[in-house]
Amino acid sequence: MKIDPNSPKDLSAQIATAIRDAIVAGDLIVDQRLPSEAELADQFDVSRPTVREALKRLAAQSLIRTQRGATGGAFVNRLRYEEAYAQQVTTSTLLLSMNAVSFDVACEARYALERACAPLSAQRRTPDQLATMRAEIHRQSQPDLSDEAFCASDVTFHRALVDGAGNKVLSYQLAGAVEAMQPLMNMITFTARSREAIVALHTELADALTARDAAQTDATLVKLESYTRELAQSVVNARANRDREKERQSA
Amino acid sequence: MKIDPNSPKDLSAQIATAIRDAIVAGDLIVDQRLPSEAELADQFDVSRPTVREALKRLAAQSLIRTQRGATGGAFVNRLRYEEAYAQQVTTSTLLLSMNAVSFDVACEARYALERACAPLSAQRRTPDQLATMRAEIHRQSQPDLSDEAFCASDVTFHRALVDGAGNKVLSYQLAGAVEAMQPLMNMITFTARSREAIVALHTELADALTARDAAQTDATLVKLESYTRELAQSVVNARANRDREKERQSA
DNA sequence: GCCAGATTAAATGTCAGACATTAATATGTA
DNA sequence: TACATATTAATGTCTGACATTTAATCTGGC
Repeated sequence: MKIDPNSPKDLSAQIATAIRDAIVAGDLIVDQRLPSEAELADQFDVSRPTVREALKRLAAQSLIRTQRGATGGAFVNRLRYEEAYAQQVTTSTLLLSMNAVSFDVACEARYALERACAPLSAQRRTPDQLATMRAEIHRQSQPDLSDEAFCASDVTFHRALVDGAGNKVLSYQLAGAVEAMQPLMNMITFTARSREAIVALHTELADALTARDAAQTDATLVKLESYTRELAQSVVNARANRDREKERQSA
Repeated sequence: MKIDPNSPKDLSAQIATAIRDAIVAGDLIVDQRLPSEAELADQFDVSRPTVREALKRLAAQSLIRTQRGATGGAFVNRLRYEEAYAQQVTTSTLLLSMNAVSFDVACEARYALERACAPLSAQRRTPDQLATMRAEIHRQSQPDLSDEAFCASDVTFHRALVDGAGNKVLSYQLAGAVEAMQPLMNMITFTARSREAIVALHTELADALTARDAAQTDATLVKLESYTRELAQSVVNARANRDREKERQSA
């Protein structure tokens, strides 16, 4: 592993890339200990702070973990689903919020993905997952539930649906997408009168999955998508009307 | 933004989290300049190297970018699709390679996702995207193509299919999943005799998309999935036979 | 007055060395 | 043997300095 001191890039970035490549290529395997910071500094011919900056970069991506003490050091980290999932949610959330992604585009993507695992869910959903869905539907029916709690419950419900496919890779990909959309969804589900309809559609989904009816599950997801988009549209319209009203008053 | 010096966590991790939260919450907006390292060190009551480690963590996630010189500093970065995509590929690739994900599970997830955008692709694919697919099919037919180049072409082909859906969010999610599977796919497509069948199925896909035939596109994807899984199975069997043979010889 | 070049200032990038803290291990004693 | 203590090797943190980059500013000549 070599770095170029004359490159325009930071030394710490180069070192981080070199180590990351070694991990991806399998030259460094899970739980293997990296050389100590002092040794790495020697090897790359840089100072210890520079090495540390590189290691922090890798730690930020959960590629390594560090341990203090006599037998401590930096170890190649086994990337777990939860860590990867948390990172994906952060990244996706920021991606959506920073790029003026329209609600329609995000919504379409979300339901396309969710429909992708509907057939598998209809086949494989466990009683546990059905119970989770029923419990969340019940919670969503409580009139005194706060908007935030309703949205969180919505995420849990759809997460159970996705997990029903019994495919961890699918769950990982989908859960990130669904959760990343929550901030956008919040803007529209914060209209209390829509809850009743959503609960009805969720019940329809749970029923379809209980009956292992893939076609019905898919059809209900389509209904849920179009209802969500209608709601969003009405929120946009209401906002536009309000703005027009204000303008008239100020004129 | 405050940090706790007595927390078991690193100071740099705490500072990174505090700043990340501020970005996610929208307290720091895109292109806004953060205080200089010296000022941050003062604010958080830590030394400059500690602040730098925190900033490197954020830089590793593309949340900030730094610029040297008089008007330089750390700026909140607009997360672009390419950056988010690159990170997702790295994360997903490592997740698959480090968690003993079976080929079947990964394959199922991949094709479930790809089928999710097939109907949209059939509707919206552009002539450009069709041309890309035809060009890749042509490349894949060249007998002297290296295995690596064939796999890369395969990724480009499926990427075009996914992009055909005309939904950037969907492309972002899917492209990561498809590319992350490449190392696993490589193991099986490195059997030259399978190329002909794959090219035929790719042609069928391109034809179906040209005809805007969603059902046919889906059906062909199903065929491609089962063919891929058959191939994988045969590779596994061949390997088992070879191992048995070796064992018999050594016994 | 205006432009080109030199100067300056402010920021990040890097280095060296020191001390603090942690945790496993070795050691010594009841 | 069991427990308390010392050792040690690693990361975590601090201080202070210098190098480098870049934009803004100043200066001199036309």
